[in-house]
Amino acid sequence: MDWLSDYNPSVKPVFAQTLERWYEHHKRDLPWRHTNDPYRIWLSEIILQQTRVAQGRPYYERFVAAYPTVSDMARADERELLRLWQGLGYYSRARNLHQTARYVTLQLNGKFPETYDELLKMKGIGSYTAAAIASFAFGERVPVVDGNVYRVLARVFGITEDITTTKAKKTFATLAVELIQAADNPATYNQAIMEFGAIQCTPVAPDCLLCPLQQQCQAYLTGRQHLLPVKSKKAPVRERYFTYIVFRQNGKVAMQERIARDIWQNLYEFFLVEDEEPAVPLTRLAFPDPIAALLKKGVQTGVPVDMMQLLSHQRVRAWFYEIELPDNVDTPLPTGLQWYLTAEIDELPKPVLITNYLQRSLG
DNA sequence: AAGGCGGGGAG
DNA sequence: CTCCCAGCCTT
Repeated sequence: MDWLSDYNPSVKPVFAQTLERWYEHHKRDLPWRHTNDPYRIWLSEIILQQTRVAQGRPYYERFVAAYPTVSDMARADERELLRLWQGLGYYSRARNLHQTARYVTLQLNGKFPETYDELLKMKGIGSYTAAAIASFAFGERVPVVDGNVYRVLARVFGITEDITTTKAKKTFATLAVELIQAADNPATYNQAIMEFGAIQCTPVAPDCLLCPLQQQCQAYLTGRQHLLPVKSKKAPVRERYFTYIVFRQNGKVAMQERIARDIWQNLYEFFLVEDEEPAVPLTRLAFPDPIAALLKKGVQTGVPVDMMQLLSHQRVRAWFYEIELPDNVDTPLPTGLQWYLTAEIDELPKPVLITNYLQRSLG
């Protein structure tokens, strides 16, 4: 192991109980803390993957209202589920949610897996989520290791390994298994260490002055809180340039589903041409024949709308051209593209970029 | 082992 | 601006 310095091994036996005690006094009142239903715990954990509590909470409330049980979710239409998920990002979570709900309902008689190993086999459930459900719903003594845990352990124990490496993940996982053994209650301890990371041992400006582990924390004792955990640089942001053609006729709009393994898979958008260069004029873009024909029959209304959407690893710049087709002209659409009424568009799952455009364009 | 996948809030 | 959030899947 790569330690910042020799840590005080006496912290290990008191670590878990110190956090459990801290938790009893500082825990937030969150809706998923009032249930032992593995379905609801699972739902909350999927929603909270890479997502802050404040952002995920309203989604959790809406999902529980729409699908009170796993069989309700299994019966749902996937498009409807994606529409509920709209705006939360990482949409594969929603697709996996539906797939696992169906599996549990149809193959497991509606009974959720009850152990870490069995939970791990479900689509969308990895080591973190399996540990969370196994401990919260079934009391299994398995540690959660999420972003909060990496931060808290790196600081308290002065671990300087790069947390993006496999070797470091193993280091933290091993330490986490050791620490949870001393917990009074594995579920409380897991909640406690994450809550502690979220509101006390925060990424920026941790509240070290009021920290119960202050005198045991290697990072604090050496003034290195802001340097831990060590996390190597991410890939640079990719620039992408989209030109959307918004065909309109008789109050309907032509939209299509994104099929490719790419951002926004299974969400809906307008006809799209992507280019390597920004702001390519319509006249210089290559269109398939059916689209070229439509462009010839229609008239451009207004000026192109220019919008930007920031993702974690991409910056999408999009130009929207509105083409109005005459009411009486027959307009066969190419495969995939379909006409939708405004009310129908509202029901479609869409990227925030598209929702923002519709908001601005239709009001 | 590395890359891809959203969107938003905080500093 | 930068960071990162109750991570997981695919290659």
